[in-house]
Amino acid sequence: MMIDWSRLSRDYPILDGLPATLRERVVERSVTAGERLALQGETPTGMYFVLAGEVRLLRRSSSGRETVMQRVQEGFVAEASLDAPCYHCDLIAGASGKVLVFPRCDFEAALTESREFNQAWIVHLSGELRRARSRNERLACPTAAERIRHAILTEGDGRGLVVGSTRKEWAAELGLTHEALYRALRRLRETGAIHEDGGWIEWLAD
Amino acid sequence: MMIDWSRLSRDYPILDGLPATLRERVVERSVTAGERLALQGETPTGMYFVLAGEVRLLRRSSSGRETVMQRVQEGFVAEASLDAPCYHCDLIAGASGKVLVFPRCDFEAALTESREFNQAWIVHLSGELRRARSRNERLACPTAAERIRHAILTEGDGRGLVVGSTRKEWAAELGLTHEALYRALRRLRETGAIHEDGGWIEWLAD
DNA sequence: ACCACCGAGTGATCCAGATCATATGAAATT
DNA sequence: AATTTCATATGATCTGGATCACTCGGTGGT
Repeated sequence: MMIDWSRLSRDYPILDGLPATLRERVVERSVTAGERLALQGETPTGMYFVLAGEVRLLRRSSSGRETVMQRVQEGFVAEASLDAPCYHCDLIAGASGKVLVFPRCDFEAALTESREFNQAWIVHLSGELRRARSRNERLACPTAAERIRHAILTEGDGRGLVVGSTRKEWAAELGLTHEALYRALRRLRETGAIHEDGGWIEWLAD
Repeated sequence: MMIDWSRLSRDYPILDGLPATLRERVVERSVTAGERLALQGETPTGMYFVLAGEVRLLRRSSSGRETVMQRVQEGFVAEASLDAPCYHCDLIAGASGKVLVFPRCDFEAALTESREFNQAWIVHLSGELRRARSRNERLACPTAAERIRHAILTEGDGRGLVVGSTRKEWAAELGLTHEALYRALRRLRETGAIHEDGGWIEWLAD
């Protein structure tokens, strides 16, 4: 089955600059919910690009805690693994779908050979870094309401955002229990600070 | 005054691959504690490398909260600003010292011209991204003790770490009030979970 | 069609951390 | 030398979130 590069290039500028040599080496793969693409400690052999479904980058600490470090419905996952001798996290499919797998050595070769691709990758990494730092800021907020406000205002378009996951998963991402999230959302709704409509949440007051 | 490139290259591999053209354009600058190197919203004009003292990347939210996103005693600060139209954070000197300023356009040019430097920059960005994600994980820990444990085990060498800042600043970095940190540290000390010796903190029990 | 599972949502209780207050000693400023 | 400032440290109190417990409704599997 052929990969629709024209659509992908349109939606993902970074794939537009993909060298032809790398494009030839990529393989499409189906993943089923719960499937483990990679485990903590393994040597990365490829770079994954999620086309459909969901892939999560999650870390299991020795104390048993599980933290989702990244959750991707479309785009690259575990970008920083490229320069790591082994995965620091597990790569788990959260929902069935499709991924592109770029062989690691070909990906690295493409980065050294193509200026354009290289540039695009730096921009991509920088963006991810900003996003991760933004999430740090969010998690440093002491109250649930502040974390919710931060999420709405810094993700999304400034007015509101579409939460692309279940409330329960969103709660974990915000470093809250689901109960705390439900209650905080209700309080904010009742005081008129937010407006909820399905997955869409808008920040009104301040 | 001349810059001691041989020492810098030894200590910072990334500077080793620095193209000569960029090396010629860099300027050394003294900063005094509290000095603002850049403010949120400004267009980045240079990339900063801290030689001595401390520079902080901090974000002021509209609610008045201040969060330190990055704290650098030696190394690059605000790496992700290179690909941003404007700073998302302030750059403030936390302690007097010296910084190298690489003019933005020259830095960008060097990245496109030098493969070696480019590669090193990608490695650097990936490392920062992993560090930021690790901090995400830490801040998602619900208790002070768990955050402390995480910090000790993931920063530092695995047994312990040297906290390179005041307790108060460390508390903020851990998303805690300083009171909560002092109390948690005392509890851990009294139960024999950690051993403190000045700036050195070691994790003993589990 | 049935059952098991899971997310949504709420109540009750408890505890950890935020907040406020205050003391002390060291360092920086005058 | 005197004064201000700030980090360290601890106590008292309060509150927000964790935890436990439960209901309800949808959905996927058998």
